[in-house]
Amino acid sequence: MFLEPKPRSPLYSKVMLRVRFAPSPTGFLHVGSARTFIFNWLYARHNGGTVVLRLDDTDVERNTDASVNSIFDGLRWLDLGWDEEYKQSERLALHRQIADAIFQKGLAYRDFTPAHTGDSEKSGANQTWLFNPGMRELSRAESDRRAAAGESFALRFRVPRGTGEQVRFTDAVYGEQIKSAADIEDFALLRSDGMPTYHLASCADDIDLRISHIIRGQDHLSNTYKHVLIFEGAGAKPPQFAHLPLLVAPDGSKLSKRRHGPVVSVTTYRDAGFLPEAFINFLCLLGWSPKDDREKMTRQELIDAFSLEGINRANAVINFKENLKEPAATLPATSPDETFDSKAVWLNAEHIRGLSIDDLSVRLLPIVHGAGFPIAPEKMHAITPLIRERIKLLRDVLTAADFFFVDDDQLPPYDPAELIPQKGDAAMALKVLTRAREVLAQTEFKHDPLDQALRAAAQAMGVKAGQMFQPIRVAVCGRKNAPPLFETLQVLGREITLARIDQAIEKLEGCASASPKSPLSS
RNA sequence: GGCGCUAUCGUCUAGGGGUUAGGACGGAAGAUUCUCAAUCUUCAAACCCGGGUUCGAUUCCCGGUAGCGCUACCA
Repeated sequence: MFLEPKPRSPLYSKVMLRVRFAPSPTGFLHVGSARTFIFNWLYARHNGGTVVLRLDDTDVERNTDASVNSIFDGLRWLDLGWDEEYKQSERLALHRQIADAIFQKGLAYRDFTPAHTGDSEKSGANQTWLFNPGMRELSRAESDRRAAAGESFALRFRVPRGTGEQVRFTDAVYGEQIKSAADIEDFALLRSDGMPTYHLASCADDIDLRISHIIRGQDHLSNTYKHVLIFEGAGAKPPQFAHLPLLVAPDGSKLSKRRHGPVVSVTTYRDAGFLPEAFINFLCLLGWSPKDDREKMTRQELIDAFSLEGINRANAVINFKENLKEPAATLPATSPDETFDSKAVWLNAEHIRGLSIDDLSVRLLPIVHGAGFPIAPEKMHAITPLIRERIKLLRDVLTAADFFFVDDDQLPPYDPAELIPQKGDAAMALKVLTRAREVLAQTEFKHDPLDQALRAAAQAMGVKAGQMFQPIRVAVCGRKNAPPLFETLQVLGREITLARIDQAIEKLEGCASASPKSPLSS
């Protein structure tokens, strides 16, 4: 409809398109990683490919189970699924095998220089570092002798040093990329404890898993030259690369749990009441565009529209407010809409409005139950249409429909002055409520009869309809801003309505005796 | 420091040698309504700077600036 269907040649379907999402379990699943996963997933689904999930857990020092759980929690919530799953730590033999193959070809060498502590970035990073002196030139015999003697070493890639030597690849997003080999250092393949580095493990697995397209964050763009070297060194054809612009904080800095707090964690969005489809929709619009003016898109529309050509090259700001830094645990309690990017919230509201009553009420129920209100599904179903256009996040149900959940006498306290209608006074409020009580005692609790009876009563008393409705609204809802009155009364039922009007009348009488002056008595 | 990537309203973006530079969120004002919300209308708001190419650059090229990334036996 919006885009021409993608032509599929018979040949095309034979191409094994395989993408991978390879998070390292060293922190929580953050929004940037989620977006990378989503883009990979969309690309695969658009083209009929396979999605591989691979835990890049070679950094034993920093891996945590909590992180693994966070990643799976977040991915499961997204509800997109994946086709194959691997753990990098279980594939060490493969990594070493490929490292050895590269070494045997003479494309890597042992570096016996003791590991230097990475902390001293000052001294080292200011100079152009290419390789540790002496190690590159070590003869194979000498190298073997020292290794056999038990000397520990790192294995380094022997980056070509011929003049004019270049490494190149074509990025699907950033285009032709060329770098002089003279600017690439002899990076490590194996650490001195024999463990593979990220570069080696990642490429070895990509080769073995036959990954055809690597779609990942732009922070890897410069690393890609090394990866091309590894692929070629291992005798494999490098896959197609596509680097994604980074998601950054409002101040332009990279997203960090420490600096920006829970707003960067995917589960925060889940807990705040985002719909996964809305969250996905939002993330897709950061750094990618369907090139038409669509904003709200369903999962299927995203699949149909997605292409690497639509990806932007500049970093995208995720415009959250940096107001909630410390307490991750208390966030849902405070959870102001204003914490999140306004477009994310708006999109969520759009998606909520697009849900059927059945669907929305089923999603709302656990939240209401979780807050300690044992509401029956049928009742939730009746309440849902009254709040569907009034909530932006699912959790808003707790504030938007609170008066439906509590018992008749458990309404949160409100100021009796709220009961006084526009251009009226306490006496009018009292009069109106008293009359309303009589009318409501004998009117059928359905929208139309309630509407007619209350309007008629207002007219008979010579007050405006609004002056009659407002006191009733405050009496039953406990506040001025609430869903439409008649629908609300219908769901609440006669018993609770009358009880709450009685309570309101009591409040008013209490006030009247306290302040005897009532200027308007008519 | 070295190498690289990027630059359109506050934010996400469309566009592209000649346009009133389009849309969306957010903001402001108004309409509607029993309040709120939703909806509708209107308004404010942008091509980083300097050169060049050109009849004409926001668009192409170069430089500057700024931001970001990489520069680890982290990923």
